[in-house]
Amino acid sequence: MTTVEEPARSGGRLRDAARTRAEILDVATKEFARAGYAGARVDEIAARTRTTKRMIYYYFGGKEQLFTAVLERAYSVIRQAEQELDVEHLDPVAAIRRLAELTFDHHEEHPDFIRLVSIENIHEAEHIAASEELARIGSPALDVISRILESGRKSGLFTADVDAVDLHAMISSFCFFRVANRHTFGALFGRDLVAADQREHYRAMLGDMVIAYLTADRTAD
Amino acid sequence: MTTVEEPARSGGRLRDAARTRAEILDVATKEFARAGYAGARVDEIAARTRTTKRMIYYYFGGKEQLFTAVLERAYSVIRQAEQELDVEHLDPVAAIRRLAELTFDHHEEHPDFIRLVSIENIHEAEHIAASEELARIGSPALDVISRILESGRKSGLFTADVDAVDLHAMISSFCFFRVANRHTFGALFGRDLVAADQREHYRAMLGDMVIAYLTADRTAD
DNA sequence: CTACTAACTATCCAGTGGGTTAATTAGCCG
DNA sequence: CGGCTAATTAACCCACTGGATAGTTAGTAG
Repeated sequence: MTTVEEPARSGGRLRDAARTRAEILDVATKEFARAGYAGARVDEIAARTRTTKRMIYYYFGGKEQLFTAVLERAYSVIRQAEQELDVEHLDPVAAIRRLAELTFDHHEEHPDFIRLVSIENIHEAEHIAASEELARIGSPALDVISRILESGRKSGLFTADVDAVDLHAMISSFCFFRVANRHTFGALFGRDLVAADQREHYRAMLGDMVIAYLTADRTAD
Repeated sequence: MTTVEEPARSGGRLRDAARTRAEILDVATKEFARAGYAGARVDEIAARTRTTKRMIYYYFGGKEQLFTAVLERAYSVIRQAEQELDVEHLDPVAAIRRLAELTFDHHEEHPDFIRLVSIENIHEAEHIAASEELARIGSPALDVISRILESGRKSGLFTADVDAVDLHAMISSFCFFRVANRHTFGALFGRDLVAADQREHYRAMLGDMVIAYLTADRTAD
């Protein structure tokens, strides 16, 4: 996320389209994540920017397209992180655990992204569907998972019959729920799923779960 | 106005406070689940009801309290379902699998409830926190899980060191994600997590995952 | 039957919110 | 330096929205 925090136009040009655009996106990301799509206010986004509301319409066209642009940028960040995955030099068990941990870390570090995804699901992914950019790209992580799974299955370590997409769903669900539902879960069960001192506990739990699933002894069935 | 416009208020009296209240809650549940808290319109809720907008303020006080009432009723439904859990006559492994499957089924059958929970998390569970009713009650399922875990650990079948709350989180995360994130997941990865012909696949996957985690051979660590 | 109250209807209102019109200026190119 | 355009600003618009006011009627207790 290319955060713009220039101290009030000092140094740079007064009129910088790229900077203005980026600043609007930064503020809009926070505002949409905070209040939801309908709850976010274009006026409020403009007010927190060094520009005016008219600029939002000038650059993005409207609230809907602004939200789509926010989503596109948010997804591009995780796509990029996934492209830097480097776990294939490890043995399959260690590689999967490492991958799960990286997913875990990424979710923890980007709560705004998780909120945006929740919001987009409330709207039935209509903005993703309308975005060529988002509809096109898949997930680099899937290729990595595929290769690890294949190698693990070949060596006889992995017994589970899953494909990369399903395993990705399994890993994501745990990471996503922990961050996305921490408020209702905390309020109802009195346990903070993202408490700092429980971080390692849940990180290990995720890895244990995925490895146990993949390597379970299925001859006993 | 003698011309009858309505099918004359099914059955009962014309003025029925309980029926009117319930009808408002029904419609409000759908509307909030559909559009989010800020996106839902009090006018729209009223219009879909046989009563008027004024009645919403008469019975609930305002939009915020209406949403809280919607949440309270939604949670009371799952609380009730959990109270009917009857799995403790099974052996621990079968009991946990059955419990996971019931959770799986409940999530699938109540997509509106899942949406409301997502929405409430966007608002950081402020309505739950403000509701005595919701803050008070826990989850009957937790007691059931506790007892199964204890019996499974005593008999040496379960090796994992988890408590009921964490196991509940693990099971819920899979079930919740599958329903809540089906739109973005489907749009990005081209896989419908709630496709009817994949239902048994994911149901089994959940059970396998939880059992594998609980019974994994931990001597090899 | 009467009177009283809970249940209900009709209508209005002030603030808000997404979007727009039109005028202004910085920066660059020749 | 003059002129052109992208970037920017200020002010306005009006449909909508949560909420409020005030008046009306069904049901019932006595």
